[in-house]
Amino acid sequence: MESPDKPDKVDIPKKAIYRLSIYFRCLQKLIANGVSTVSSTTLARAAGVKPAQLRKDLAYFGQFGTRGLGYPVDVLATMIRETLGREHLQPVILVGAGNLGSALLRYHGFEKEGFEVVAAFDANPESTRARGVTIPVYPDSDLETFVATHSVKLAILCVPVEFAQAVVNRLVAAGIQGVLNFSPIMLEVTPDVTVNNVDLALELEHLSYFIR
Amino acid sequence: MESPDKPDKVDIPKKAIYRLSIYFRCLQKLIANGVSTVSSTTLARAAGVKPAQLRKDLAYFGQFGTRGLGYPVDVLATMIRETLGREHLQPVILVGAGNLGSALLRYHGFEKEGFEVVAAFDANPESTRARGVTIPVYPDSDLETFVATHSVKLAILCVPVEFAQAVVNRLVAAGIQGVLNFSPIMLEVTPDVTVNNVDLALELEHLSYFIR
DNA sequence: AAGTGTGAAAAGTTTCACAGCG
DNA sequence: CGCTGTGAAACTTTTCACACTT
Repeated sequence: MESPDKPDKVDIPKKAIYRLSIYFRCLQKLIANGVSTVSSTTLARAAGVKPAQLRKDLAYFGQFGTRGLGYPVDVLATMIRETLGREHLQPVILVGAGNLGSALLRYHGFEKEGFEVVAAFDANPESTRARGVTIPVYPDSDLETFVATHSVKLAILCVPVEFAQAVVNRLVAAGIQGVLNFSPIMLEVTPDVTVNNVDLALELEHLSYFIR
Repeated sequence: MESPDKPDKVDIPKKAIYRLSIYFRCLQKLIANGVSTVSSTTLARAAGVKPAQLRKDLAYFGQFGTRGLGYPVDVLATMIRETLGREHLQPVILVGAGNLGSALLRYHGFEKEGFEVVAAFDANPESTRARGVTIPVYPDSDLETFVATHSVKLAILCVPVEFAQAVVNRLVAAGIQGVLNFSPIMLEVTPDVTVNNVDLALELEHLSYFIR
């Protein structure tokens, strides 16, 4: 179960990585407000976590704070940006421009956070062209060539569940390293590829348990 | 940190509840295929978990299996449906029909899984009416009355981040008990309300860390 | 023989509490 | 004195391994 090839950034809890993104957002807000120093207590409250957890999370990556004072906002923001690999604009492709896929294409929430959805692919590209989608939609046979020539590493997968595994296999073969999967299925990929599942119906169902 | 008012279904890991939904999907597929019995090994593989975990998860709710044989598919499906409170169609409202909100309204993925999006609310209902949305969109001032008269308990929240906390306060006051929140903010709610965050940009950012 | 149910061990994560620095 | 950095404790969740049932 080891990955001897990957010089693993080990020992860092996966959940801490998620929280890093949250901290980053809070820091951007602080920067916008001209705040230059922040204590773990303040930043933790903004992020919705406990101060000790914030300090521990940051400590995984080095020492950034000044005792008695707090953290310099800019240093922390830079550290997180570098850690998350967000120094440069990341190109992303979207595969499957059906209901949800084309919905996400019209929604430009990814762009706002520094990701560029550079192209979409669909078995039937014409069907979406009409409906107000401005990002180019190509036939899905062009996928491999595009990924290779544009060295895209991230893909958003919105194809119907029955095609999801087949499509992800093609994506992985083409060189995609991270997949944001909206299909309700556990995709099987090689260990060097990361899959993140977003299952909207499942989230609702989960809520359903907690209401009485 | 206790909630003495809530006769808590305690001791059951939250993550186990998520997995219950996954198991349920797999069971539905088995039912469709006419399979009547399934072993923990088989079902676990379909769900992408380890057999021992599946057995432990099911054991939180009772004993359903027959040793040497496996689990009866129908009994298990019924148990999960009841546990998740999915015996009846759940009405859901969507608040904030902007880019993402109207995208989700056109996407009918929730309906397929047994949730009915009965209405949407927006500060500017007309703007969405045009764009192929069939679910009725009302002015957001009608929210309280609608929730009360239709006894809706679940809401999907897609308003811009700066309004999210204010809107969720209104929702909670109106009687909403579960919120699927798409705004990148940690909402503060009373402990009897459950909030589930879906943060699409954060998921992409998280992937970004794992690609080299 | 096949496969569940489960206590106990292991692994992973969060919280505490306090020493130590500025 | 205030606030970070961190080892150790507490807690949660997963995995193991095997007794037990059909």
